[in-house]
Amino acid sequence: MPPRPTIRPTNAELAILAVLWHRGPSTVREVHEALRDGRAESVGYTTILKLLQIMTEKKLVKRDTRSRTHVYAAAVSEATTRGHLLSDLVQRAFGGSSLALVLQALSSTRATPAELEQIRRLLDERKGDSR
Amino acid sequence: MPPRPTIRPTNAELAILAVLWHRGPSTVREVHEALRDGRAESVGYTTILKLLQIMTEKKLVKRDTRSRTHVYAAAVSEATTRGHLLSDLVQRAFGGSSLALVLQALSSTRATPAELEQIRRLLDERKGDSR
DNA sequence: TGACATATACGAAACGCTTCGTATATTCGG
DNA sequence: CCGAATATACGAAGCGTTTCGTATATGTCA
Repeated sequence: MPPRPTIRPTNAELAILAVLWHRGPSTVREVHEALRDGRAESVGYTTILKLLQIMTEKKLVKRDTRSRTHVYAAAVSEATTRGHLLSDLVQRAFGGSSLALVLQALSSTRATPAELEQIRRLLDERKGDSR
Repeated sequence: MPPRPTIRPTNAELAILAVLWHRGPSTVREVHEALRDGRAESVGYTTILKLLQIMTEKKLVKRDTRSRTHVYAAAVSEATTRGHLLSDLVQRAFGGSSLALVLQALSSTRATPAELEQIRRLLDERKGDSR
């Protein structure tokens, strides 16, 4: 089967996916309330519903319709989604060079020593794999 | 003076900026031809013109109208633009954690040993700065 | 000079995203 | 059983992006 075209959720979709990743399968109401918490301005209930319906068509989420109140679950993982968004940005703005992106991210970020150490550890792991 | 709102060029705008960053100040025709090279499908001349006009309004480019044939130059640097796009993505998809982005980029990328070494060097430089 | 090439300006269509109002169906409390 | 509450479905407006057609001005050359 052909691999799915690049997963590139829009802004609103990402916000919803974040909720689903964090909470697990949720109803429209639950997503709506989760998004309302914190934000002063939030969108209407039917907006979330509509978005989830569209996301179902796009296969970004799966819908369980067994009960009247449908339950939605993320159909794409956080890691692969982040990977797709990242490689998309690499293509669009970094001339295809992931290295350039990493360097830019490192140089414009305020990382704590602990974080830098964590990166260093990852680097060590990858030291040997040529693949 | 208040800092400009986040610079977040669209796709087409980025392609044009890439040309201006690479070529330096250019006419519409030059940008158009630069974009045509390589790509099988390309857009019309007036499309580029229109985009450059819009980009002028947005202050993404500066326009020199002294001669009849206007000359456009990037008004935003490649580095700061990349920085803005990056921090935007960090906010939208990585919960605000640049570290998470870097880790993801490192783990899903095929970096050569030389590249890994380059990253390591940058890490060393940043080792000491508490700022 | 007159016709042609080349410039910019501008309006508007097409598309995707986001938002919401409204219609309709179902459940539940009394 | 009936009305209020709660669900989903759906159409459509508003906005930004991208695309182009067409109008108009200007320069060029035979």
